[in-house]
Amino acid sequence: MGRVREFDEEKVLDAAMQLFWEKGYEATSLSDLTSRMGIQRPSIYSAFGDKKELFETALRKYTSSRASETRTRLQTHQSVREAFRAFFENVVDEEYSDSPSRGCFCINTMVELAPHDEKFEILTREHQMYLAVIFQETIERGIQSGELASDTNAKALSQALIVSLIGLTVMLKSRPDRSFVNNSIEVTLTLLR
Amino acid sequence: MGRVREFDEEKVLDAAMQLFWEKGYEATSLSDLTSRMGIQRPSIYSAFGDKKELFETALRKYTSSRASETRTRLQTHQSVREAFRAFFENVVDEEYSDSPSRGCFCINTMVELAPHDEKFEILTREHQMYLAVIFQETIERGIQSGELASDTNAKALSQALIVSLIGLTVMLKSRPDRSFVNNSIEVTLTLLR
DNA sequence: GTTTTAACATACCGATCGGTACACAAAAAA
DNA sequence: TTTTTTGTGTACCGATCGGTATGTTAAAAC
Repeated sequence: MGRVREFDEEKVLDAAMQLFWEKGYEATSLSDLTSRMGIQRPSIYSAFGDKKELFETALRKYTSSRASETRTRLQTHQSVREAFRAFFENVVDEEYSDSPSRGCFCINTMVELAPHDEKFEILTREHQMYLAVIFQETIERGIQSGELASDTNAKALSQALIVSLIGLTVMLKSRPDRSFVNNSIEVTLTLLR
Repeated sequence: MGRVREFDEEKVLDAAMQLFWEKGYEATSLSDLTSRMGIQRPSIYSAFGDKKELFETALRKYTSSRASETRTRLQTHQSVREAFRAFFENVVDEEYSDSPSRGCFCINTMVELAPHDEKFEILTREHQMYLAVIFQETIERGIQSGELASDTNAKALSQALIVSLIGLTVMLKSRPDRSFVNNSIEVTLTLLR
């Protein structure tokens, strides 16, 4: 053993995640990273590899925490309809209070990197698929409880809701009127019958 | 008057549009632009200003042609339901045949630039609002003809469809199964009742 | 034909990019 | 205490970035 690390690997990774989330891959420079992470370049490279590897590690950290947060949020409501309403409205509130609006790190990456890098095409697709499964389980719970019609196609419905969630998240980046956003959520939630 | 331009301004602007559409703002370099547009740097600067101005001009060209194309597509079907189905399915087909999938230039810009540049926040928002109006007019046509229920909230519904369209376009960048995409479209179109 | 005007191509600018060589500092191993 | 190992900070690498100065060429104006 030699000298011990002076920085907390989780903390500096989190700082990198915040930065990539906010600015994307290309627009984030190594200088941005060193100042935000509070460590020097060689420390980044020895701990996380090059810029792309660091980005991937940060994104994986994001998706895994985002997935478990999503599961938790949807479980904290008895009513499935209320659960989805609260979930969507929370997305809106966060986006309006964030300035600049960061949106979803995974969605940002789908747009910026997925079309040109198969690794991120797969990573982002699998995250969305995973979220769809969480949605589906929630819908199935609603069917079980009798809140939703028994002939509901849980899988197809969950996929449509994921698509709407993505669209909502992206749309919010242009800061549309609240009424636009509220209308779309209201209409979309009528799918839960 | 001095020497006349040797290049077609519309053609080279179109080339720039294709490139920005495919790679985004940051990832497109001036060298990429000169080689794709077939003209030298000073010609770009004299004809279109700096990189950001050229990008904005290219995006405006895109949104205006995209809007009129959308209106045309929705008008070519008697049935409003069929019009929207064909419209959504066309988006899917184009995305799957494009490699890499370019998605929508305006949506790409919403994600990359809108959060950090008010000019593009406004420009992209207004394009989406304009598309929403086109959707709304189409829905109102369906109400008039009796195809859609008379108590349909055309505005709210059009906004929800825009959100789904954005979500679909973004989701396609991760190349999900056709079944995922078909399911979401099928469910979303049940909103047209 | 001469002058004037503007587009052309080349070659270059300083700044910044991602990435690393190297010397020094610190802590474990001997 | 000495040796070995590994992290840290500095200073630098070549490449590329967006943008421009400059000299040349071509066409309109006279």
